[in-house]
Amino acid sequence: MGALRTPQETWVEEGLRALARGGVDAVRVEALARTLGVTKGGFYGYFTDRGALLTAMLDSWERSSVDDVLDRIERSDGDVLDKARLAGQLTFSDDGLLAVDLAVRDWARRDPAVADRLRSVDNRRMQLLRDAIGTFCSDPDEVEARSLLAFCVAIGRHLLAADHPGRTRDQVTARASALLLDRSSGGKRG
Amino acid sequence: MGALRTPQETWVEEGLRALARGGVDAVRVEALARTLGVTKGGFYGYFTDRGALLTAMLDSWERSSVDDVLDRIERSDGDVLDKARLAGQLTFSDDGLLAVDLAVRDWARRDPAVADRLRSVDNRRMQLLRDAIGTFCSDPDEVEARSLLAFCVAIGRHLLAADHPGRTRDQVTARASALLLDRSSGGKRG
DNA sequence: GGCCGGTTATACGATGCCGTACAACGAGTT
DNA sequence: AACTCGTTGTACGGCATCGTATAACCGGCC
Repeated sequence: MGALRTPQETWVEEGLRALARGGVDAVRVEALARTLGVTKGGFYGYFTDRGALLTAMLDSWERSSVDDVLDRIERSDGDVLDKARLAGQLTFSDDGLLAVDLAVRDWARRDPAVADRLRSVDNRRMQLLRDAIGTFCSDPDEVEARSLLAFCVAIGRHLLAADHPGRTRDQVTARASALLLDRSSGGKRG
Repeated sequence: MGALRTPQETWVEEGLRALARGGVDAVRVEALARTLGVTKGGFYGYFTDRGALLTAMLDSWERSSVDDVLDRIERSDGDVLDKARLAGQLTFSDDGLLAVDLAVRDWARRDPAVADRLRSVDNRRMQLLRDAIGTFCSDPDEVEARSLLAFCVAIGRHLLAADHPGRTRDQVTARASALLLDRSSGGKRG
């Protein structure tokens, strides 16, 4: 039998790159083929159509941005707070993962199926935050509010276009994280 | 002289609706014409090309989402904090404005020109928050951090897909706002 | 009524994309 | 060396869009 020259994963990876760069609408079969240096000839051997590629891309994204991260978290040592911080770093520091995440988030606003998948992903991430913040804050409503805030900065810091005169965005974010995640910064103790 | 049947603003408005619904890539001349019940015949009398429409849309957006809002703020009474809250409501409660805002934000990630315009808009909004938070918090770094957090929830609450068991997103957001904007919730007093 | 000028419809060529059909290829097998 | 069968290239028809050119239209004016 003939060799498998450009396997399914290659299409998925390139698809995710295109998604990150230009949103869902930039994921075009023929365009991907061009950047891969092939024609779309083989594509329809793996995928019934463009939609099938998009689903495969979501599968791959969910695996690498949640499952893989959770695995690494579990094998790390440190308290729950450290784990939450590590999770944030792992999923929102990698430029590739971050860009895909933002693109998926935008995509989800227009596609209910994508919204569902994102919801399950976000729920798992949110639980990490609740566990972490719950260690030093006993009011469940405040835990929820702080978790929401933490999640919103994690994403929002990359969407906000405002400047911080005399400071870097990272500095401001660090201070914001401290307000939310440090035992010393308020919140009823548990 | 002949009457002006579908004026420039009509194209811009419909363009913004398309932007809100499907992102920049959904703003197509012929598609807009169809939903307007005309052909693209007249379009190229007002705009040199699709790009010109996009710029006109940004102009209109900047006016209605910042200038108009700031005007209404100035004419309102209440302290600086009330004004900031009102600004948030005005720009992020209207479904139309909100959807356009999110779409522009995504668009800005790929188009430097759009990013520049968004930056000037976000800077003006951010200053409202600084002024408000500065009334009860004297540490400039913390003012900046809280302002960032407030801005991030304002946007992020519409991007997060997570659930809040036993609560609504609005309830959690309200609690989060209280954490950030109430004098009583920490922060060095000014 | 008939002209005028701006607005709009229609028609066009070009481009890019989708999904299909089929032929060419080539690695492994016999 | 010939065969096989999955992988790939090529070609096709269809569709949507862009921007242009040109003709039809129509309200206002003489």
